[in-house]
Amino acid sequence: MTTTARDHEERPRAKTVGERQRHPTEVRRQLVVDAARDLIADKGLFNVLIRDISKACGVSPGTITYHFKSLDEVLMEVVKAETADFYVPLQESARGSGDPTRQLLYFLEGMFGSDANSRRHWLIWFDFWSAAARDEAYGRWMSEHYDGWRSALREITERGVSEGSFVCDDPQSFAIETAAMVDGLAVQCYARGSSLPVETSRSLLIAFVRRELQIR
Amino acid sequence: MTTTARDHEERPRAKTVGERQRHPTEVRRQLVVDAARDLIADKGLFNVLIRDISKACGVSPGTITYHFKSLDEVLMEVVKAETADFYVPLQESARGSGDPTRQLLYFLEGMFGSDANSRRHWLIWFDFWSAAARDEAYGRWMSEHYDGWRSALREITERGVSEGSFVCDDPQSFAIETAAMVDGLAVQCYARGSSLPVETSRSLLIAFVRRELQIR
Amino acid sequence: MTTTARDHEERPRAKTVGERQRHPTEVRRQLVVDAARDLIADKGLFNVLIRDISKACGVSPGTITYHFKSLDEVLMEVVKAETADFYVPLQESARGSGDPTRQLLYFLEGMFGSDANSRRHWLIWFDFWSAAARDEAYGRWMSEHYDGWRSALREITERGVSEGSFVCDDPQSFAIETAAMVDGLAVQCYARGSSLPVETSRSLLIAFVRRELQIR
Amino acid sequence: MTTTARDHEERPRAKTVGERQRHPTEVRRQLVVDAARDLIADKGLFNVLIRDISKACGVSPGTITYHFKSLDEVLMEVVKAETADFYVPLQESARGSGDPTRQLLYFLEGMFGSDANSRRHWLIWFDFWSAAARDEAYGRWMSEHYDGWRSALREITERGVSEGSFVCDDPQSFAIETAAMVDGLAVQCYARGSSLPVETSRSLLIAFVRRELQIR
DNA sequence: TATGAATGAGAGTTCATTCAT
DNA sequence: AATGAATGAACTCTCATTCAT
Repeated sequence: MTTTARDHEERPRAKTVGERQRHPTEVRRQLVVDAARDLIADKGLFNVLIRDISKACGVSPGTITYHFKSLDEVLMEVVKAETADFYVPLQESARGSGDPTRQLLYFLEGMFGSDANSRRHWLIWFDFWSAAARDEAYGRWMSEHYDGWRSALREITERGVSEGSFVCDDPQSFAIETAAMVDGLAVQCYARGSSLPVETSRSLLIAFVRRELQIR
Repeated sequence: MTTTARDHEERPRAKTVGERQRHPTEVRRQLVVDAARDLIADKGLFNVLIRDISKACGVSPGTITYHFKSLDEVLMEVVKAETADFYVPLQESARGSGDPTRQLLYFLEGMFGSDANSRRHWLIWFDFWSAAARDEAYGRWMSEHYDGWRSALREITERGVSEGSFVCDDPQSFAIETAAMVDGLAVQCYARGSSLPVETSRSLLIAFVRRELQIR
Repeated sequence: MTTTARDHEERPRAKTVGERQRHPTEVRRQLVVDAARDLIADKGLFNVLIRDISKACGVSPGTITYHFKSLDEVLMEVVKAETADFYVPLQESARGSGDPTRQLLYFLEGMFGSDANSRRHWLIWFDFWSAAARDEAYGRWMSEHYDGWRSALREITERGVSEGSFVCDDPQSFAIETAAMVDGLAVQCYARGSSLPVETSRSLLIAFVRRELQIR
Repeated sequence: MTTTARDHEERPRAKTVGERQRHPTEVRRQLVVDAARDLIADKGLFNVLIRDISKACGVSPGTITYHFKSLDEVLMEVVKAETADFYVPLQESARGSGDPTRQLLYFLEGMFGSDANSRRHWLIWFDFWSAAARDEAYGRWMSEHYDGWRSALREITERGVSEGSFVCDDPQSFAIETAAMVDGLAVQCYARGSSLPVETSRSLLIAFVRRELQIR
């Protein structure tokens, strides 16, 4: 009799009563995006509700729309954050001066982790492909991302060739193929109930790169 | 040609007005699935409404739910139909007796068409990955599909090796990598606003296979 | 893939194929009403679907509406049939010449059976009260029924008094009270999960009547 | 007084236009239940729509489902409120110390009012019997209610006996019979188009109780 | 007489968004 | 900055009824 529809599912996470935290917009936005990231990996980019996010943050729904124009804006921010976290390290390596073999292989291996982080990344990524196929904004962002990602692969390859670590006639094609191999292997090993172990994908990817670049 | 405002409304496909077409369930289901296929490619697997489908078929919404348990059932049938249409040809070639080189390359080239059909296939496929990542039913279906698809690639490869057309130490790994290459290249070239032409993807795929199998 | 929404729940009862029985309207109506009776007891007067009834009869939904103006007509017929079956015996006894004590007590005991029939009767009856409270047609029918039922009780009482079996100053009031006692006890013992046994209700009713009519 | 066609439309209860009334959940729930009570008496427990209720409250449909899990929850709350309002007074009298004769007769007379309140009560009650016959939740609630109601009758009777106001061998049976007489008489006098006046029912009930308890 | 595909109004419910507090 | 009650359009799904066969 004293239950209401509103607390139907889960009660708001217990918290010291009255601890109505206030934060400047940039801080609050960051907290929201972080909370939303796990939710999206869990439920899918377009199955996340404002209420889910607000609950996960321990704030009210109004707080989300106070700091973001709309739910879509939150979602897009999550995709951008996810992209940056994952690919920026390679971009930096590409322009850096470390050992290209070590840097390239280390980066690629890192994409096929068995941890929750890697899994989260790929689940968000699958949604991203789906969104980018039809939505103008996601499409544009994805296009830019892939251009940057292929450039980074091409640049590190060219550096490896010029330093004598790699053998490669066509670094641009190698970049496209490697990006494809990464994504394609992820599809096969991160799917729900996949019969392909993540470790196998990782090994195949590394073997492919070594073969193509003739790394001894 | 005079148009009125009402002409701008979508309406059922032309047909003698009031002619209430009757079909046995299996026929009607097929018509619905066919209509839904184009819609899904256009709007996304989970952005299609029952009303969209019913309009595209020229029937009432009730007709859809009369023949299908739910919208989800329609969607799943579309994915199954799309899978069958695309991959069955290869399964058959794999067990057939034709020239494996010709069959394999012909099949793979066919996956990267510039036509609406190929584009439709891949757009549905991107949604499928996303759905399979979280939904039990889609996940199971996808898992089965990939097992079959890798088997077909492995079998045709083994046949090519035994007939002396291909050179390959590890047909199973080749199958996994090729499936990955196909999917990964599709991601890059079929995205909205992609800077990678479909033709380039096709060439890279064929070059990859020729290189790996040492086809002259 | 070959299942349709339509056979979602249960397949039509197996029957020799092509045994498309044809019946004159009166026969078919009777078959439909009989089948609907059990369903109504089970699911409630206003929770029965045409499809439920048609399935229970082994005919198609169209057959129901071919023989009845509407679902409501079927429902009303069931209530009428149920009434007749239960109360006509008393009406006949009332006007007959048998022993009034035996006839009255026998009849009243019969209303509190532990069998499915009695239970079915009362469940339909509870719905009937609910329907009669607001619906014109049910209200009229119920009013007529109760007039008849009270008359029968009064008449058999008067006959018993004149024959010296009963003592009663006001047979009309006794009739009203007895009808009330019957209905009220049924409410308490036929409810789902009732803590009052049917047998207790029956005994209390009989004791009440014996007391009131000073039956030895 | 000039009326326009639009005036015939039902609309939210008069209130400063646009004044979006805000209430804490418990207050709003109470307002909703109160409004639903009259509607249910009018249209029947299972013929009330969310939209009806929201209109009667002057709120939007979403407000109902914001504060209640479902329509069913509203309905159940109405039944509970109706029960409490009607029977709690007797429960209190039973445990109290007033004159049992006066308290019992006063309470029983109160159940057979000619006012809208009594009528509303019984109409809801008829629906309740029907619902309780098949629905688990209603059945359980009804069972508890009748246990309490019989206990109250038995207790007040026992108190009357011990104080010398009543004569009764078997207060438990008297309680069952009285509850039955109340319900059964209500069926006959509150039905639509009944030929039994409410006053007659009331007199018969009081006469029955006086007779049974030998109240002088 | 019987069928069952087709209809379409209308139901409960969901949920991003608004905005008074 | 934060709240959370209120909104209302839009969704899927139900189902009595119709009617061509």
